[in-house]
Amino acid sequence: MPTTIKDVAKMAGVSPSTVSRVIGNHPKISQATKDRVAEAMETLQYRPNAIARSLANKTTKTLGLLLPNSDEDLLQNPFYVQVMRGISRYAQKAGYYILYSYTDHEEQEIKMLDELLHSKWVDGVILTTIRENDRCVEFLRANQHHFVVIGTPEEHGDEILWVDNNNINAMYEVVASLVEKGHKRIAFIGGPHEFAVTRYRLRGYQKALKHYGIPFQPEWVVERDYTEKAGYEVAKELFERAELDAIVTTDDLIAFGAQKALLELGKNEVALTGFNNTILAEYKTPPISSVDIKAEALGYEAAKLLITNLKEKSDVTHCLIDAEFIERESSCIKE
Amino acid sequence: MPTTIKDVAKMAGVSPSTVSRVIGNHPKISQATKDRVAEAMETLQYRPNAIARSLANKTTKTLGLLLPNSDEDLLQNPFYVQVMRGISRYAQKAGYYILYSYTDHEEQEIKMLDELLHSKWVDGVILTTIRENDRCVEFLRANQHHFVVIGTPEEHGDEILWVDNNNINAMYEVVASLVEKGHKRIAFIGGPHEFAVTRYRLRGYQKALKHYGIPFQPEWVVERDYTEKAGYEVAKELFERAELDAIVTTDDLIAFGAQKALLELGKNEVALTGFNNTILAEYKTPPISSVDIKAEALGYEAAKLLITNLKEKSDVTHCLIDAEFIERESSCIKE
DNA sequence: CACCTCCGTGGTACCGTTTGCACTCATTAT
DNA sequence: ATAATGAGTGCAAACGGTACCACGGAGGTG
Repeated sequence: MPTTIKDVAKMAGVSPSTVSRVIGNHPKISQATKDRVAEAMETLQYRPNAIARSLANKTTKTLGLLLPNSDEDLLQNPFYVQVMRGISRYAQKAGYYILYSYTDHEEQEIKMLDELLHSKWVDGVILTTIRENDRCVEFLRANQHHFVVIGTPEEHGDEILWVDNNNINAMYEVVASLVEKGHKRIAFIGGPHEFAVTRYRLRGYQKALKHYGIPFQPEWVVERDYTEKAGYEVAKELFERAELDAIVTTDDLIAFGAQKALLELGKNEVALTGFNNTILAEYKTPPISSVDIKAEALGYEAAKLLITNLKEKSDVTHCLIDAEFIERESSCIKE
Repeated sequence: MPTTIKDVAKMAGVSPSTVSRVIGNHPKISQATKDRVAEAMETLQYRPNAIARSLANKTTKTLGLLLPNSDEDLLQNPFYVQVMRGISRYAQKAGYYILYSYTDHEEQEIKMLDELLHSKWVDGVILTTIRENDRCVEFLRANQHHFVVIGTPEEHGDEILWVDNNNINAMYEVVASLVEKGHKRIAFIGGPHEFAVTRYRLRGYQKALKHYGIPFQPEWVVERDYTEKAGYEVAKELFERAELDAIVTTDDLIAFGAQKALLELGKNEVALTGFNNTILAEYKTPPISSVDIKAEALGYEAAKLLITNLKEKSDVTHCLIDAEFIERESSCIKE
């Protein structure tokens, strides 16, 4: 029923092979036949069958995208939507399709990967989260599959493809901006230490202090949970121990808690910054400065990196994307 | 290199056809050979090649999903993410894959559909928005493709598959709740009339008034834009004309504007409700009552409806999903 | 005991494209 | 004029499955 390459061939008076060559614009085809075939394709409304093509060249021009199913991630700002948009943008440009799937846990994730890759549905996959000693990564490497990770895989460094937000630079910028405004006694509230982002952001904090010659005070650094409650409690604890100029945090949620604590303590001259630029940050009183992660760029670059490496082994294996520090009232001098 | 059906056949000492039959668990296969084949598949770690299978039976077990690229939609709550989750949940259960693509405008959308259906051979598509006289719908119908729409396609009524939020019921509930609390002079602020949601929500409003025997006042109904500004202006205009008990709106953004107007006018006894249950609604002062649309259920049911109809023509062609009215301070009696 | 049925299986022709190999026919070198 | 070259194209065999058709043999029937 659908028009095939044979129909086109018949109409143009050539063999199917020739039509195929025209499509793949093979060099050695005369302009005359090229035109005849093109015309036939046009009038027959021919569309190559991607499935048949995939079978023949063992490549699907399709990428798999694994998304985490956790509720926290879902509610949190439109991070994943933006990532997906970015991926879609590049993929479309490169003629690739994207197949997505939500998974609940590692086991299901591996099952999905196995299915996707071995049943030959996808040429490569994009992972949007990564744990320590991630079994998915192990699985993918063991089976020599192509993949890219959004996030920094600490164990495998240069051996696998990844793109990430430049957390060190971002937090550096935040702290630098505070110092430039005259703050010196700056505390750091982070999430759990096992999360890579916490560690990287801490490094950015330390780097900035060092650069400005401000001594690092270990007792001003507390790593707890990624929750509002933790932010509130830690902020209160910090002020029992010392007087501070400013507090930087590794997440808006933590900052929200800290803001509440500052309000209760009447410390409205203390500067405060969040991270991830949640919608709510802008609507707090005062609005909280935050770091806007370029999620769409992350997706775009991830797709680009993977697709590039699919075509030919490239020597660029990762990509750091700069975030933007959005300054709001919470980190500006109060009168 | 990869193990094929032939390898399995050889190992089990049967023909490829038999292996194929075992996979598709064809009825007329003896238990003995079934076991032998199963064992061979297990030891060879055999995974059927989905591409080859698709080529042979002209079905890909894959659905296409078209997402709008507009920024407004992106910023607005996690609606689409939830829809995607729901789709993924059902699709996984039914053994289907989902290809997604963002599109900017109708033209690109049609191009994508054409590609997806004619080239990539997806078995059906899910549309997440629908316009009046939607050309995509026309295209799909003209080419006899399977598809489902999220939203109500007014022109084609029963002829096409769709799922939608039950807007009439939802707004009915909102108004009913207000009336039960003693409100009688209830105004309605909506978005543009050409949006189906506006009209449906208006109908719910009217239905509730009628049910409670409250006369409908056309001058208390204003339809303008889906913006905060519009909400603000319309609310002010309404109060120049009449004293009101309550305002219902068709969107949180409108409600935010109206809330600002009420504050300025000092009308804090007037009840106010939003729609779509944006994250911000909860954080306004006072928190704004809103209608929580079950986006994940929409996605789930859309996938279900489409896949069901792919297998065999069913007579259920659409599905209305009830939303949940979340009451907050803004619509409760103020002391 | 010959015949029909039906179960379980193998043979084979596809599904729509790609691609290495071979062939034809001009063109150029000798 | 003849051989060598090479551009342009056709043939046929894959790619990995599926499914129709046919066939051998076991069991039942008259």
